[in-house]
Amino acid sequence: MIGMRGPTPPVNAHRRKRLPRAVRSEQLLKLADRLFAERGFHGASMDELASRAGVSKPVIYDHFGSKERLFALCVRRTGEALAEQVDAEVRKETDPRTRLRAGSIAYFRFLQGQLQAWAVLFAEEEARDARFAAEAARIRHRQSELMLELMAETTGTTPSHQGRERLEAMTLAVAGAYESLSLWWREHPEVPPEQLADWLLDLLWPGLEQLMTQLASA
Amino acid sequence: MIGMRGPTPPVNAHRRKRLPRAVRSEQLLKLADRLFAERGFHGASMDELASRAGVSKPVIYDHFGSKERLFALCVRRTGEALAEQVDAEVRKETDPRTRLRAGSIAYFRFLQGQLQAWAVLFAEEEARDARFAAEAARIRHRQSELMLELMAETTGTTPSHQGRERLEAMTLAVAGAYESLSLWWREHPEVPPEQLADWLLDLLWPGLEQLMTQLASA
Amino acid sequence: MIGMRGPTPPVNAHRRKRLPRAVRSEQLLKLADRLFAERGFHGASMDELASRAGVSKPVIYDHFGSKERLFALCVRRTGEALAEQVDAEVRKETDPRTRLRAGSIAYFRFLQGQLQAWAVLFAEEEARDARFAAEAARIRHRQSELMLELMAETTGTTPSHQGRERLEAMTLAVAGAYESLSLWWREHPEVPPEQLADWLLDLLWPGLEQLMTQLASA
Amino acid sequence: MIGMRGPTPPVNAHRRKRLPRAVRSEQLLKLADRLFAERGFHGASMDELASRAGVSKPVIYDHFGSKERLFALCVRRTGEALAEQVDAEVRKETDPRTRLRAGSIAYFRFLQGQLQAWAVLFAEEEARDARFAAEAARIRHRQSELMLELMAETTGTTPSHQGRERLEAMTLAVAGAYESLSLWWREHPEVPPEQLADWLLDLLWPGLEQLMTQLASA
DNA sequence: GATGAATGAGTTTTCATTCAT
DNA sequence: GATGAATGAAAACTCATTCAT
Repeated sequence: MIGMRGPTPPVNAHRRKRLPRAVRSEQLLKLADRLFAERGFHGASMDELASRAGVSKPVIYDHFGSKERLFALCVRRTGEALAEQVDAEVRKETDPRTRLRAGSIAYFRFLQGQLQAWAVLFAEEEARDARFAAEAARIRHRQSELMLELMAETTGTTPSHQGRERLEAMTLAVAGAYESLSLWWREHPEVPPEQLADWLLDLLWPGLEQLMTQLASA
Repeated sequence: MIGMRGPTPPVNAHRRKRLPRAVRSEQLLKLADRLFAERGFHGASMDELASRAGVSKPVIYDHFGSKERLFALCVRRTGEALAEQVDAEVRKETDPRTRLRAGSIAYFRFLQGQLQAWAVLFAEEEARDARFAAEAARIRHRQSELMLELMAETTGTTPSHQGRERLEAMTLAVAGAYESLSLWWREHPEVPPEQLADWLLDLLWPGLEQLMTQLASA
Repeated sequence: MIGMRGPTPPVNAHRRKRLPRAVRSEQLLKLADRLFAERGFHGASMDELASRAGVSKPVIYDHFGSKERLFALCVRRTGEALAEQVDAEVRKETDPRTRLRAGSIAYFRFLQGQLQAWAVLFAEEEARDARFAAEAARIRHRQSELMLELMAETTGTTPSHQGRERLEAMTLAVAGAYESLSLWWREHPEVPPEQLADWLLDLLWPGLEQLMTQLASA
Repeated sequence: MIGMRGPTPPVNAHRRKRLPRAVRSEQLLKLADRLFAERGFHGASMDELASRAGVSKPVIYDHFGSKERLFALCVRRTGEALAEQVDAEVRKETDPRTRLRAGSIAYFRFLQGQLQAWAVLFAEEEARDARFAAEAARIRHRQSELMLELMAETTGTTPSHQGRERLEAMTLAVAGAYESLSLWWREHPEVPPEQLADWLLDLLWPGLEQLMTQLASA
């Protein structure tokens, strides 16, 4: 008789809302996005998420299994949304420089619209936890690959093995420049996305163009 | 067999030296640097630091007051060492491009020599905790300022207010490119610092040079 | 990919049969037997049982009321099946020693055929939870009573009160020997039931026979 | 600043007792013995142990690492104490039957003196958790080995391989008889240890003696 | 000047059980 | 007659931090 966990009849039965699973999932993901953005992975607690969502913790665990998986999901979702948006805009153009510009604008517009998620991605929070590393790297690499692809399309060549290594390094460096500029942007929100894009293009395009030429002829 | 952390008979009890305060501080800071680098801020525990140092925790608290302050100290120290080294090398040159190259090489050499500390600075770990943000930003800004200074010296002009804003943004973007490339480097340690420096110069110099010209004439 | 227990579209939704209550009960009991045997009382979860049975948890609660009652039912059923089988074989014989031998063989054969249930009965798992004690004792006592009965039949006498106490203790001891040997058997499954029976008879019969004589004459 | 764990100055500073590590360990072990005996492994909570001991949980974790290890320690300690006591008494005698009797009495006396611990060993509680299996088996096997040893000494022979297998099985069966009788004893505490020992000897000795003869001559 | 012993407050996670549909 | 959604309670374990010696 000892140690039985008792029935514990629900107390606030009056305000319990029953949402369809998918809807609840979506709601939780959005709230989690925001919470992680605010507090970082370690600072965020499942308790707080539950209370913000107005549900009990088991609901969350039923949906996502663990804090870590929830976090990974948030990050991946955001990363993918970003990539899609950038990709879509890029595909609309043909001229290399114009494409990069379009992509850049899309990038900053996305951040603008998703302030919270943005933080999750690569803000100053502990977003770069070991567990997050994989996802963060995914995103950066995705951007990097997108650029590589564009370059290949543009130059119509595939770089040599050696050139490939350099190219990878450079595109990652470029991705880093974008991230870092994003952080600066947070404190200068009055600057429009187009401005940021143009600045970066002026900074990076000369070098990139030359790089493409070099590698194409190599 | 019974105790978890053992009856704690300090292993080197026989040779436990009563170190002068400054020496002990230095020893602790070095160990902390390493520990944070290995485990990240959250992963590192004061218990482990104490045991690695062979002292009891109160000693650490006596020296640094709190984990957070200890962490901040570590980060700041490393950042300053980096800046100093870069600065020193830069000052040896006069030609702008050569200066940037010298600074870049110094930067990567520093990282190479301080693998651990490097991680503390901006690696994939949770180094970017909210609490760390300030320090991380400090470092980036310091780099950025160094660049601004160089540019000013080089062009012999002070940019307009507007130009100043853009310049700041750009130098931060550049700093981001360096950081990001550093992460890539971790997986390609065979690439020599000079190579990295040259790659980055090829990528960034054209844009930077143009930028300087523009702003100088503005 | 999102949900932990999936959107729970019952896999065999197409063929979910509305089973008559008794059939469903039986099905659930069998699955529960197996589950408890595999995981022990604490390790088994109602969730898993429900999912193995392809029904929702309320169905189970409707049938059995609580985990505890379900467990008790499982144990009792197995215990009764065992007793019946042993009893049946014993009744086929007349000579005391032969009867014991027949019962013993039946006992081990039952275990052999019900590996899972056996574990539920008195294996090394947590089967002996406080809540289980009653049932476990029931089984042991049932065996013990069976033996007492046999002895009475055999000697044709009813022992004195004092003798009765001793007899009870002894038959329980014997039951313990059987259980313990069963555990050993798990690691030596190649030994046939008859062998086990003979070994035990050689060990116990001399003492038992003498005991019967003593008590009969007392 | 968010998420700091704050100092939390001790509240009941007035009644905090500081015990030397070894003393605290011993105290905790004793309380744990009792608690596990009362509630079983699953039923016992570290919280309750802590509150019974008048310390906070971290103290316990500092000493034993985990609930499981604490449990294992309790069980092993008790098992070893039992074995020692039995062994000591046995060694005082030379005649085989007398030795067994002496050991049996020691066995029941130990149980009598350690009611709590006894339950931990093999009572009806969930003592036979998978995690406990190893320890329980250890104890039973230790008893079994002790018997084997005695028999070898007595008969002056080493049984054949085949005989060895049978012997092992039989000694385990005997151990089971002891355990089971112990449980019965709980409800008949008025019966003296000597009585129990004599009953068991009458039951088992004839078979055991014969077994020894057989195996010795084999 | 340093230590061993201790603590309060949280954290993630799991489960039996039940309501609303 | 059955289900999906939800819950309250608690359990094990960790950590930065500090007092008493």
